[in-house]
Amino acid sequence: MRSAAKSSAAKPRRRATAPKPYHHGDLRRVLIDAALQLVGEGGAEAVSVREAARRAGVSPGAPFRHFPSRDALMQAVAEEAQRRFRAEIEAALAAAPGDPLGRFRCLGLAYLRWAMRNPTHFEIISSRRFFDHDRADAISRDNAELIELTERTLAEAFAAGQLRPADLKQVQIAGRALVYGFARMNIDGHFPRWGVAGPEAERTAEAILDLFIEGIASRP
Amino acid sequence: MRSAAKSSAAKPRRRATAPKPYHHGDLRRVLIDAALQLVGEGGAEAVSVREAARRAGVSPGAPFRHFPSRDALMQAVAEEAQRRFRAEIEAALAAAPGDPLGRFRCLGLAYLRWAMRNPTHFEIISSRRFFDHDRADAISRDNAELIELTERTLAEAFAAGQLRPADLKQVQIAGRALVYGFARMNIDGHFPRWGVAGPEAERTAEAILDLFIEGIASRP
DNA sequence: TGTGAATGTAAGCACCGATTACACGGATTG
DNA sequence: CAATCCGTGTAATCGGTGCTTACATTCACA
Repeated sequence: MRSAAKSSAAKPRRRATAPKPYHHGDLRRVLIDAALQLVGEGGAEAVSVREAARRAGVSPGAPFRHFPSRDALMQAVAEEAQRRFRAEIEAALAAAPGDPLGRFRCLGLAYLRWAMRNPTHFEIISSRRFFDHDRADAISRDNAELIELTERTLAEAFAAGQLRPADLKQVQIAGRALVYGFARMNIDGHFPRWGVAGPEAERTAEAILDLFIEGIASRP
Repeated sequence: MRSAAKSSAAKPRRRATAPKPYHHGDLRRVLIDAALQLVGEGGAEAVSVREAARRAGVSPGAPFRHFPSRDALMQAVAEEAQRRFRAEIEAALAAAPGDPLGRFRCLGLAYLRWAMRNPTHFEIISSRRFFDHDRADAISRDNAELIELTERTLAEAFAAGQLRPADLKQVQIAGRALVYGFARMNIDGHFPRWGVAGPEAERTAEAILDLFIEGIASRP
């Protein structure tokens, strides 16, 4: 089951002379990457500290020098995923100027697309189940900035007369629930007809986003 | 191959006393209830076969006479939860006649309320992660009937001229995504201001549902 | 250059899911 | 009534997991 593939030999190494440096170059980074890969392969449940250590070519106890617990590792993984998520959305939004409502649409589309193309990564940044509830952390911070971005865009759209009168806070929550729900349903297997990703899924995602936008837009 | 019945039997243990019945009355039922309780206490991850057996007052191996694996137990638990979910929604809908769009609103409200008041139960019926993907099972069947109910109600509303022209299939998916997303965000801790349940949460749920309905309703 | 701190190793604990061999006892049947 | 069979529970055990502790090695800085 476990294909050892003993001759990995592809490990990034700084030191050419030493065949096997006792100290790993950047074990923390490598562990996060291995865990990210595990998440991508089998979901969050598939991540085990031992397996991450195995892939990093290191003993089972080594990761605990960098992460006090499995949850801490998962949290670091989620922070990395959230960072990528936010970066991609902001990039999409920056590359798509235009009227505020159109920008809102781009925002939603980028959200949906990333979630559908990175389902397991979306899953771990979605659920707070994996983390200590005490720490709001970088995840909530990143998330808060995304929410703020959404609210700003909506406010601009309203100021431009593109929205019908409504409580913008509620519009923001409803929009968030819509895209979150669609992404999550997709991941959770509620649309058996298509896979988690694929043209039909993305077309439907676009359609329901447009339906929502038509619902909140001011009409002639 | 079965039973050598080798020696002269000679029962190693006499039946000195029978303080409690060897055979549990209905272990399967009791195990499902114990697991449901565990889900209610600490989420789906908190369910272990051993703990369920412990609470049923039975040895760690006993549950495997009724469920071939932990997943099978979880599936039975999810089926029970889904049964209750569907029953409550249908009851709420039956008790609330009126115009089709109003019935649609009742449907959504019952969905949201149940999800917010039984968050961990909603969680296990939401994610297909716990089950064999092969089996569509009673869960999908119940879910399909709920979807059908939604579609029927929407079609009635459209026939009554209460909806603006739109693809009803997309409206149904969007509506489902909205309530699913709100319920899931609530459970997943995206609304730190209020708890998973509570008056403010239910008020907000009602508000975004109304926002959505206004968006799809025909306007004068 | 020597030394302490950082980092990885090895061994082991408790818990878990799952399997297997066996013990019990109620229901069936002659 | 009595023998038996099989559904059901027990006990022991296996491999895997998170996590801790004691120890070994190497790096970085005085």
